[in-house]
Amino acid sequence: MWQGHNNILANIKAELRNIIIGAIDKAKEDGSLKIENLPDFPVQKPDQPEYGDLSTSLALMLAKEAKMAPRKIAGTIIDCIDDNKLIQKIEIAGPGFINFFLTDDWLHDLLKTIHDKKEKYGESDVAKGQKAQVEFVSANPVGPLNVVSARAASVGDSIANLLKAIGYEVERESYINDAGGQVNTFARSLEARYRQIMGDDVEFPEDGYHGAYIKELAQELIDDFDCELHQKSEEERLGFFREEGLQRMIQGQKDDLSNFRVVFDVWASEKSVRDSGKVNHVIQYLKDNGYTYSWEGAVWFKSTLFCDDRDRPAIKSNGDVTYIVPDWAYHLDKSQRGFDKVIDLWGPDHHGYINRMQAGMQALGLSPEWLEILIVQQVNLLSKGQAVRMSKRAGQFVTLKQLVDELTEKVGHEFAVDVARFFFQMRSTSSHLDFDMDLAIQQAEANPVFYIQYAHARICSIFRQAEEQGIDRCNSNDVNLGLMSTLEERELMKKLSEFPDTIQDSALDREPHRIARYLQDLASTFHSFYNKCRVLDADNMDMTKARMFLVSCVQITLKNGLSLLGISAPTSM
RNA sequence: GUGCCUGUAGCUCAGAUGGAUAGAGCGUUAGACUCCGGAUCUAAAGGCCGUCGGUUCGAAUCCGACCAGGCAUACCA
Repeated sequence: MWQGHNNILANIKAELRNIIIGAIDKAKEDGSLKIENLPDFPVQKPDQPEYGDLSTSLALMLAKEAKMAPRKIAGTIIDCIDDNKLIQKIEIAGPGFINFFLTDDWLHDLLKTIHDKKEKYGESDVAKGQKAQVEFVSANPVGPLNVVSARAASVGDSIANLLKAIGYEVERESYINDAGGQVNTFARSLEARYRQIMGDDVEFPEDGYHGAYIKELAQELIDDFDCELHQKSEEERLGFFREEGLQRMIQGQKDDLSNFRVVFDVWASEKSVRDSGKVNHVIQYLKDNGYTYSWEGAVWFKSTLFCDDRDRPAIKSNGDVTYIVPDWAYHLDKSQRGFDKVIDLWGPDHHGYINRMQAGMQALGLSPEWLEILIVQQVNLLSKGQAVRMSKRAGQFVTLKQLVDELTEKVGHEFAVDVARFFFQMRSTSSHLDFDMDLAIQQAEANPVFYIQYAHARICSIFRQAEEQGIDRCNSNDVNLGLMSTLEERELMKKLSEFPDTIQDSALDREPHRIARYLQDLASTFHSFYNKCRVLDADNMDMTKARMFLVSCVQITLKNGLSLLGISAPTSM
């Protein structure tokens, strides 16, 4: 089974399921229930505490086959359940739900487990021994990273964290599109700005990159390489701008990302893929296997043989390969590096390329499941309520750096990154996102991340107070957890128990926003508890110790969850 | 035209495998602790879950057809 031994909730569900199956068998034997086979039935947390700790709709599912009323089936099942230490009380409710009220032992086991596991609480070994790679923020290096990349960076980094938490060995990689026509356009744009700064009356190329950053970069290069630039021919200079300019843009992207707490293990380069001969190898392989044909001066790949709705050009009529070919070569290289699973995060504008990518992978002999391509949905740029078409060419965009800088002015650098990352990770990756810089800054202080962080800081504060009063933290042997029986205390413990499942679901579905959601829930449950139950009470040291134990488990879980999202857990705010 | 994403409270969004009275934040209204941090808590108001069919004991969830918004759409990357 995939439940780790530290997933108490999963264990308790499995145990309850076995008890129910045992009861069904017994009912079948004595003839009180007539069914052939047992369907896969849910054992889940009901949405109201008064419906118990766990619940099943099994009786409803069996009604048809057993030809009995669901409530009657429920009664039959309950009659066949032997006394056991797990269950305190069972009720039949509504149309035939069986609601289980459990004794609190499992909640106490849970707290001890959290306390033991500390920063490992929530992790599992579902994917133990497997290697995964996450490729994200694969942007053109001809401009600074924008807010679209900021979203991708947040999401990709967290997906990598989540995969690691379920046992994968994970590598983060970014692919630089430092080859192809755009790179020449970039160089020509720099050259034009260079000459303009030098006083030449040259026109800026219409298809060039109009953003102000090109002008700044040209000036920077003039400052650093003035004399050398003069001596070069125009052709030499273009080559220089291409090399040096790209290097600086790429370095800028790396700096922006590391400021955003996103660090890649590998930066792969399209140019080196092209230079390596792997591209020719791929073309040759496709030709040799009869996957290509010539038509109208171009070489076409028969992607319709696989999963595409039309064939795709692989070599243009001018002799250059289309951009997909180095991408195939690049992914073939990934497979040779021994990854069991490769996940690519793409923007929605590349959606149409998924099929031809996968078709190529299949032609190259890779299984369709090996490469998983996720679309991180679009970010619509808004300015003063009006949609702005983002365009690198036109210089119309908001950069990652701008976002972090402006948030830093408002809330400081540490919180700026927290606010931005949470902002992007609150929503599912499939939802379209309207981004308004002014609004984002204005609402920075209202960001829900502070609600979560406040819960953590509050707990830290309790422990500071305790220390001042000379109350020690204690281990599980000296504490009577059974003292905690109020609704708020039990709800808080139950919420803590959901963390491992949340990580697993979130990781397997590649949806980090569920962690964000969970943390808001947990913080909310904690704040309610805090307002109802006083932790430090000099007149009741046993209760104080029990609640301190609980609260430290909340602290651990909050911190682990925030860390998955790349967000800090401040001890004070 | 075709493919994909989206449509849930005034706004921004959650609702895995179908389950009980569809949730949260913001906003609105009314309240709370002379005591652990008020960046908190409690409560109220607010809904044809885009529309119409289908499957099911049961549908926001699955299927089909529509409607609306967005993105992509054969040799840019």
